[in-house]
Amino acid sequence: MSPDEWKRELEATAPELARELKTKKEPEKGLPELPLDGRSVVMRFAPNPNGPPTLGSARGMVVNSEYVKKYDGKFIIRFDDTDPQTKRPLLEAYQWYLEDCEWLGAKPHEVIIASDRIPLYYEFAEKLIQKDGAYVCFCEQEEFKNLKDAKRACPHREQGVEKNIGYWKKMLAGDYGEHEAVLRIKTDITHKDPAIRDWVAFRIIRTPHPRVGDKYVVWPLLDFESAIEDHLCETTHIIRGKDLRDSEERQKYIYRYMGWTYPKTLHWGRVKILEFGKLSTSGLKKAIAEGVYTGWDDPRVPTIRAIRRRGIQPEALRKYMLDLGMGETDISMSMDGIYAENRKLVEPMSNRYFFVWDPVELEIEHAPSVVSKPPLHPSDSRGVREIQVDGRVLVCRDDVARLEPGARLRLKDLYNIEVTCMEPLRARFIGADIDTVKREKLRIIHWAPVDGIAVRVLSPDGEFKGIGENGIRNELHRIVQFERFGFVRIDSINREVVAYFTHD
RNA sequence: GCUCCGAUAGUGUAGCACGGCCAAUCAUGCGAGACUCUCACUCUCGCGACUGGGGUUCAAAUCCCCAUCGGAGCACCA
Repeated sequence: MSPDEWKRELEATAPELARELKTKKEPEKGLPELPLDGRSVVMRFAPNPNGPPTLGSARGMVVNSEYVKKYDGKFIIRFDDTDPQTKRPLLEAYQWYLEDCEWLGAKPHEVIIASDRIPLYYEFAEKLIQKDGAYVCFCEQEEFKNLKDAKRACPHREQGVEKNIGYWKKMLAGDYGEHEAVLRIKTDITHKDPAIRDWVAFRIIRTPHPRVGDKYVVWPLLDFESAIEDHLCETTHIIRGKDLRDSEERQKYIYRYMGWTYPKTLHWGRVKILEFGKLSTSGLKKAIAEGVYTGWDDPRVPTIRAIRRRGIQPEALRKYMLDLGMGETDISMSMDGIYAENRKLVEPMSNRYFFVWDPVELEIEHAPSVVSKPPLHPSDSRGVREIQVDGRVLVCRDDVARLEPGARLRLKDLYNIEVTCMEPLRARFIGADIDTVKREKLRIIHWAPVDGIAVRVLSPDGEFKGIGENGIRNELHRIVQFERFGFVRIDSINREVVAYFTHD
């Protein structure tokens, strides 16, 4: 039977089903629904504050907080700062995370700092030992790995609850050095996935913690701390990178010992940003220390602080992050998408100005003394700029390169000229009417007054130096468009204007 | 080596749980044009994808198997 015949057959026997065939399934908008179990939604974003939030962090902030908004739940930011050594927290970063969250419209309802709650973790560790769900292990790393790979238990695994309690107390008392003892969670030493077998919950670190100093020498690892916190906070849904997929399986052993219910989990893939390549937090830290970048908000760096300084609007970033969805595939995203969103937001609000980079002076013979009055915005009538011109202006070297003697062109919003000499650059005035421009299809270039203000634009691709019109002085901290150049955010105005490039 | 996962246009995404509405959605990108005293914005038109091979079925992007490619974990990092 052909599909057509099949349809006719269905039409005859069950017309209501045939109708259903014709109605289009409407596509779901926005984030996919979360599986709910009647409890009110609690989600958390759990960064390690060992550097400022990056574009990658933005995804965690936006998506978690968006879900919480959607279900009217609770959003927690939790600082997983339990490693004073390898991933040492940066004291300022705690505040940076909070600032960037707020800026992104992802203000948390609660802030939890793991390093404040170490004694709490100790309590649960002891409970687990009592339940024979954890043991103190004295094996060397190599030694344990070999046993684990062979699915064999180490000698400490069955030493008994009493001994474990004793050893644990000694650990806490500081009786052991680093690497001498760890607390392991008893899972299944023959588990088919080697990543699950008797993992470490606590280790000894003598390096002082930036926040709490040398108060503790026994520090939990992520899986332990996270497992306990997610239960205490009544987290209902966890979104984590797929690199942490095994965490769920590991942590579930604790949940089983304690009789708790594990939150629902979702995973997403890695995000690579084309324009920034592979810049790790530690790599950036090093480059900044070496002076390659000026700081964590250098326009060449993929931190939220940096793109914020460049004038990216939080709504643009939010929308883009939401559009990325919840896929488990690795993503290589391009800043183009963010720029496109941003351009729509910024275009209507940005005043226009002339900025001439790499300027060349142009003298115009027989030019009248005039005041040019270009509009502040091309379509939205909000007034004009006023620029006095007396026969001399600055133009871009790029534009000059395309000229030759005899070339006729329009100086935008000023008048028409004909080039008479290239070096030095001279032209003669040939009128001011715009009709000539349209009729002859003259090239239109922008210009700047010779007494304009010095402008330096910092962009991901380097620096542009030139002269801009003086009206730019009124735009501190605002986003403007430099015509035929792009959008910039005016960062500071002193002897010169410093602008951060947003996008073109 | 052992364990997982994923694959739709250049990029991102919808569709896949329940096979026909899909010669496959939307956005961005790219190309052509209109508008414009900016290379911005807006508008019109166009380009461009179901990784491959088998199987099940009247019917497969959707279900099954194999292959390929990509990613992750097996840390006293997060």
